[in-house]
This record gives sequence, C-alpha cells and structure tokens, in this order.
Amino acid sequence: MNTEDITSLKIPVAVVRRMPKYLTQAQYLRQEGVQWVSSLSLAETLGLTSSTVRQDLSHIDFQGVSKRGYSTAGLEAALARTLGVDRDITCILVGAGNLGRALALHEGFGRQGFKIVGVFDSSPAVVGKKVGHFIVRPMSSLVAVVAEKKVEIGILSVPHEAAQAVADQLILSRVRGLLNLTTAHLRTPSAVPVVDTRVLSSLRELAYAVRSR
Amino acid sequence: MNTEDITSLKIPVAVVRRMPKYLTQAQYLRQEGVQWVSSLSLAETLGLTSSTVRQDLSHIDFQGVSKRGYSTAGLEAALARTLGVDRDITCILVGAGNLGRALALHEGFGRQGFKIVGVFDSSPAVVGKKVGHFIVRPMSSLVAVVAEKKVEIGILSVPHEAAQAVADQLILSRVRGLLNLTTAHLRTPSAVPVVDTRVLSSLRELAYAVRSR
DNA sequence: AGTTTAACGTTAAACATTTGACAGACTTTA
DNA sequence: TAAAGTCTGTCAAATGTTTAACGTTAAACT
Repeated sequence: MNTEDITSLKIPVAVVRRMPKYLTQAQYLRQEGVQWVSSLSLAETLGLTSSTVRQDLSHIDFQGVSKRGYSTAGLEAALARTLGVDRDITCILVGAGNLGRALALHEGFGRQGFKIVGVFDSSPAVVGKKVGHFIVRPMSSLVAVVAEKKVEIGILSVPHEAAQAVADQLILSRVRGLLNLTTAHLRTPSAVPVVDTRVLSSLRELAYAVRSR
Repeated sequence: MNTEDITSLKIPVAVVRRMPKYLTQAQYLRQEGVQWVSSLSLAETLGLTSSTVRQDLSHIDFQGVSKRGYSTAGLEAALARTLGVDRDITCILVGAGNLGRALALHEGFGRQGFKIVGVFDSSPAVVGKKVGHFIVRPMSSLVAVVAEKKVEIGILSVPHEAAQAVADQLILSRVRGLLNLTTAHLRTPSAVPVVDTRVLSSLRELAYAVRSR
C-alpha cells in the first residue's frame, strides 16, 4: 500500500472553510479574462498572507507554475473538484417563510450547481401555494421526494422551535447533509454534517467587534 | 496601574464566535423556565466539551455556582453585556432584492435588538417601493440617514459586483461595522469590522463534508 | 546557453485553541 | 456541624493553525 495521494486525506477544516472563497475568486478572475493569479495577489484580495494561500492550495490536486502563479481556470476546476461542486447537487428547502422564499427565488445557487428540487412547509396555509415556479409541498411527501430525486442536502429555514424536529425528519428521509439557517443548534448523527449560517449570531459577533472598543 | 478586569481584555475570536450560541441557549432555557444550567449540559446541547464551555465563560464577567452551574438569567445578561447587545443597535439594509426584503421583513432581528431603520437600493425601479413598513430609499440619502439615526451597522445584500462600491459608500457614511451577505470579499479599514454570512460558501463547505467520504 | 528572478512548495517555529485533570468552593444531606 | 459529592475555575498538555524563511523550479531576458 501506498500513500499516493496526500491531497485527498482529510483537509484541515480551516482550509476547507477558505476554499469556497478561493473558488469564488478564481471564478471571478477567470470570467474577467485573467489567466494567472499569484498567491500574493489572492492573499491581498482575500485578506490573508501569501503563505497561508500556498499552504492551503497545496491540499488540492493542482500545481502552480513558477513565475506565473496559478492558472485561474485550473484553480477553479481543481477547487470545484475538491469541494465536490463539479457536479450538480440536489437540495430541498424546508420552511417557506420570508427567508425560505427568498432563497428559493434566488437563482445564484442554481447557477453554482445547487439545484433546489422542492420546497416544503408544515403549515397547511402555505402548502399548495406557489413560490417562484415551485409549489410548496407538505412535509408528508418529504421521504418520497428525497428518494425519488436523490436529494443530498436539506436547507432549513423554519422557526427556531421547529428546527430540531424538522432536522430529524430530514435525516430520516436520508438527506446527507443540512444547511441550517435557524438559530437552533441541531443534533445529528455524525454521518450527517451540518453547516450553520446564522445571521443573528453574525450580527451579535459584529456587535462585539463594533462595541468593544 | 492594575490589571483589574482581565475579563474585558481581548476575548479570543474563537470564543467570541461561540458566545452568540451560548446567549441563544441561555435565552431559550430562561424562557422555558429553566433556572440553572451546567457547563456539561450546555456542552452537550451545543456539541462542545464542558471544558471548552467553562473556559469560554470565564471570559465574561459572571460566576457560576458550585453544584448548580450557571444561572440562565445571569448568563443571558452577562453575555448580552459582553457582546454589546444589551442595548438596541440601529442598522440599515442596502439591497432590496429577494434576500434583502426577506431580512427586512423578518421580525426576529428587531426583537433581539437589531433595529433596522432604513432600506436602501440603487435601482430607481425599486426606490420608493414599500418593503414591509419601509419605503426603499435612494443611495443618495445614505449619509444623512446614517448621521441622523446614528446607524451603527450596515447590512449588505446587493449583487456581488456592486458589493465593494456599496461597502465604500457605507464606510464613508460612517457606519461602524458591516454584515456582508454577498459572496464578495470586502476590503475595509481596520476600524470597520466585517462579518461574513455567505450562504454559498456554506453550501460549498457542506458539499465537501457530504461528498468527501 | 546562461543568468536572473518571480513565484511556488515545504519545513519548522510561533501562535492559538481545545482538552483533560484536578484543587477548591459550595450545596446538600445526615 | 461534618461529610459527601458535584460543579466551577484554572493549569498545563495536546492539538490545530498561521506565518516566516528558504530551497527549488521554470519563465524571461540577455
């Protein structure tokens, strides 16, 4: 046996968190027609050191070129492959309140490969209504839709109180990961990763930064 | 001279990031009528170790009690004070697209002290329209509103391409911090902190977690 | 062709964070 | 009033992350 590909063996979480930023920037530069980018210039635009950038990019299966830097197109492709966003990912959204509807209507995620294939809500008042081109479905149809459409990711935008119960239903329906937009902390089996995007927490973190001076 | 209050001297960022979670949980428990909470039980519900919790809470100006733990009400108050969210914070929102409108309509932030006092957009097609009880204002009125209402925080939900320019305008208008909901990386003077809430980055991070196995 | 030099990739040191361990404090119980 | 037991606060070790430094590679130029 052979440690042939160090690259694919557990990338540090701090690095994984930065990878989407590199990807966004590589994508942007490539679209602007820029062909090469150096670790220093990436660092400057993302507020990091060039050393961190080089260290981070050493985890992906892609080489820079002396005196030029990294090819933007190559970097974009390699990062997308590493993150697993080089193929579409099907998602469903649970909770068709203001935030849920905003996300369902936002086309950017779809363009980046995150395809929403269903919008669910537990409230009979909302079920059956249209959100963009979606018709809001009842929670009872969750399991069937996840199975049929091979849904990988569930996006939660329900009220705090309902969050854990909905998360449990999503896990039972066999989604593979959760994006949590609620303020609740979700408990899941370790095979079902959760990433939190808490706007309220971010506001509070910002309050500290603004006021502790 | 005297190092009297170790508590108020630079709390590690990792700790500041967790404080909003402790606050949310303390608030929830207090509302449920729970009076005491131990570091172990906080740790279990938030997915941490009890050691981390005790270490973290030692940074706030509040003491636990042997054999009982922390008073939920006391903890809530102390955390709010430490984070600076014990008084209202005025915010404005720039970008009245789907996401911006959803946030403006979301009442939860207001209940937590983040008072939105204005919604702005650069598009003449949107200016003057209503979003909830707000009338969308033109960017030209930004400086005056920030000064008049003593706005501390600007929330950005504009398209990627416009983000830096809008951030610059917000900084000139003298907001003290930015919540960035765009995919752009914002460059600001160090006196103006930025906290990012990138849904797309979170989705990508989740893609890695789901697919790298 | 050879030299220069910009940039990468990697190492190791510095720094930050997390964790386990335990003394001491306080409540409870008898 | 004393003993038992539980939970905090803190220390120090372990782990994880960031950074500077430097050898190496290959493009560009003479």
